[in-house]
Amino acid sequence: MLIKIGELAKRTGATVETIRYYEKEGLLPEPSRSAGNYRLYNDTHIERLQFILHCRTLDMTLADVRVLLQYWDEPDRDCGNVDALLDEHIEAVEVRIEELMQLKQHLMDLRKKCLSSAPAVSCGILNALADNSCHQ
Amino acid sequence: MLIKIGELAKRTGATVETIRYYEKEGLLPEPSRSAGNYRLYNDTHIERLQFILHCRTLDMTLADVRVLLQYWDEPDRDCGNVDALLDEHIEAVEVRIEELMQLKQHLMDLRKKCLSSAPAVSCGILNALADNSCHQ
DNA sequence: ATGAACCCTATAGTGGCTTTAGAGTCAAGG
DNA sequence: CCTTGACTCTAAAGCCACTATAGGGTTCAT
Repeated sequence: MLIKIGELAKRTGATVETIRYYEKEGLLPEPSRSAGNYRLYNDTHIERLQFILHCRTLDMTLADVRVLLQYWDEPDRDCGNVDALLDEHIEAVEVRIEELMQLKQHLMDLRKKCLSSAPAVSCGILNALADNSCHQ
Repeated sequence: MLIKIGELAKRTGATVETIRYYEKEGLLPEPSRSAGNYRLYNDTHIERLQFILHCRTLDMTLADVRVLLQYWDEPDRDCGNVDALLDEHIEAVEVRIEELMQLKQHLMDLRKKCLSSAPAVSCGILNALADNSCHQ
């Protein structure tokens, strides 16, 4: 059951360009080719691409994915580092959420300073942004 | 009170390279130069850079900052769009927080599947990532 | 034979910097 | 006066993870 790149894209939700990009980056192995030089993918390609995309929906970098794919390729290795990679990633996400929540609060405080249209010179938002005492 | 780029960097927390980048992008006006061709900044540069950096800590894009700087430069304009820009930005931050919280939950669910070292082939994390039924 | 839908490669562009290479400036110490 | 080291300069390339563009080839139905 060999499929062309468009079909692979449709089944996995990736774009054709992204699939070719992953191949160029060595994340996906080069598939066989048809007589007309079209890429022909089999089930292992589909699974591997799905694995990559799943990692990407979890916001992992391609470097992270590369590490995980090593385990995929060498199933006898001890998977201890997989835990560690995930732990680090969870912590990074937590930190980012914390940052964004503070950010949102700052933005909402700022937003309150301008309740109606006014010349920019007297706009509370612009003045607050300019005020270096409230910076940081 | 003219200062060189390194001093400006120290006072604002930006890097020297970022300052030169903002100048190239037209966010900071070209400063005067010393006899030895060093950039010499005055107080208006310091304030303007602080404004930009403050916007950046609020995760605004440079395009957003450019819009806000127009109001800075033309203080007589009605500031109604400043409100709108901020509202949009707050919503974008909210959406991102929501996404990241779901992401964190997914990652924590995944993390639970691997409690101890094991060969990768039987690692619950890797298997879960490979499982397309749990994808999306 | 023609057109539409698909596929190919190679290259450049995105944002917001960061890094590198190679050179010039300036003040202090020997 | 010379050297050293810290600082500065420009121009260009690199980073990430794609996305877009240009210019062409393949396949299949009509």
